[in-house]
Amino acid sequence: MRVLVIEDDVRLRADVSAALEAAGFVVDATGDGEEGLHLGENEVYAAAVLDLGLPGIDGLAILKRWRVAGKQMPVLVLTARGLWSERVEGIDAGADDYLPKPFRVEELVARLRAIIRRSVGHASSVVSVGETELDTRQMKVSVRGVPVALSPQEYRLVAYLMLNKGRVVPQQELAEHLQSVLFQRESNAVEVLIARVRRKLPNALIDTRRGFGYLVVDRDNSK
Amino acid sequence: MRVLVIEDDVRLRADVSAALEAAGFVVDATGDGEEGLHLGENEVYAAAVLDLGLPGIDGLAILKRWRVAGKQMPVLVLTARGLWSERVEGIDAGADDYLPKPFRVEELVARLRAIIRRSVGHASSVVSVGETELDTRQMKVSVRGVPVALSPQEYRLVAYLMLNKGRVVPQQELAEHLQSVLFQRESNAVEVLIARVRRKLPNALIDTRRGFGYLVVDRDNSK
DNA sequence: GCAACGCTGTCAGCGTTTTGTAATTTGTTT
DNA sequence: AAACAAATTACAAAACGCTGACAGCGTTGC
Repeated sequence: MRVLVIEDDVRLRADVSAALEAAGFVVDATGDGEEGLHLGENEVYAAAVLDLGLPGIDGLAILKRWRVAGKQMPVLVLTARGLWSERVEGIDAGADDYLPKPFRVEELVARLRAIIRRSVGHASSVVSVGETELDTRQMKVSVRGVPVALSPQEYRLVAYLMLNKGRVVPQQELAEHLQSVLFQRESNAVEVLIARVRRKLPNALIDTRRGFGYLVVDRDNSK
Repeated sequence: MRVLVIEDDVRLRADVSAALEAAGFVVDATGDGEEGLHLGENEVYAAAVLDLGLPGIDGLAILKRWRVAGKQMPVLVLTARGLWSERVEGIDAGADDYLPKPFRVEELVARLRAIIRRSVGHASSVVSVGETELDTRQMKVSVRGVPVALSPQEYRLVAYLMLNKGRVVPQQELAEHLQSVLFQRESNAVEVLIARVRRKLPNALIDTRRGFGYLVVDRDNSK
């Protein structure tokens, strides 16, 4: 996990870097605001520690420019004084947390961990098979980037199969997961559903294993 | 936006609740740790405010049990003055931020907003989707820079959806984050609200996922 | 105090979409 | 060829979401 530290005080920078490295982070540290700005814009970090009291350049300006540049990484801001207004300003500028000086490095580490933990967990939830893509967050299925309109049942079917790609799913199991009142009696509802889905999606997507169930082939190539 | 407040001091609890309600939140407040624990485990909140100095039960224990139960909502911990160790402990236990007493309620509100934003993946207080812009700090929604007059309920709806952009929000969840009375029974209040909002904002903003809920599409363009 | 107004939830009607069933066809296995 | 599984088609009932009208309620202004 790589983190960026921008802090002009040599001593403090060394302490912080040491603590972070001890905590298992890979640290890039600089005392120069310009350099820090540049690094944050062009490199990829899991998080950044930013001192507001930099000589020459305003720390908040750095933060804002990162955000404008589309950088999303969480930023922990270090404030010199306990100025309430400054803190709120920082948070509104896009800081994820701030820490008033003086502080204990253990606390900095704990806080940094906290904001990193927050920033992940928003991993994109997409599963793709061939040209078909499933986004569970948006509950959307698209082929070659073109969204496909699916009914609720159809979506559930596709989602379940794709999330279980590479495995043969028995009809019975499918029916059960479509949480309808249909899964008890003898019915061809699932078959009908499969047909409807195939009409809307690439036929090759869903494979029939006669006598066993259905299968979405997992020939996922990288990406 | 529904939040949970656990604080045994009656006066403080009242103040905090009032401030949060003034800020547009729907507040569940309790002074009883057990009840708070239970609420946090079983209800859905956008965030929680948790006092560590509770009589009877340890606040950190509550937090840990929430995390064990898989609850992800951001938690703002209130600590007695100057107990650093306590703070670090709290953060390691899964707190997202802490606020030392005494504090100004304005700061509590600002911090709570910050951790909520962070928890849904946005750093700044402004969220924009297409031509529509939401400023949670000013509680203002504007289209192409032109402010749109929304009723409180309408604002809450838009805010919640936009803060959760890119994710399908079930009607049920939506109702729970709006206001008390309506989320109990079978009602089409949410649908009515949606219609009213659509009349005031670009129709394309809110997408209906029939059978599942509503969605604000996250086709994030720069910014 | 009274009238006007805005907010919010309920309700009923409407049009559309969805969905299971049944009937029929296609395809595969033995 | 018979037997069976699966695919397809057509259909009608049910589910769902949208809308306009309306009533209760609290607030504001005169």
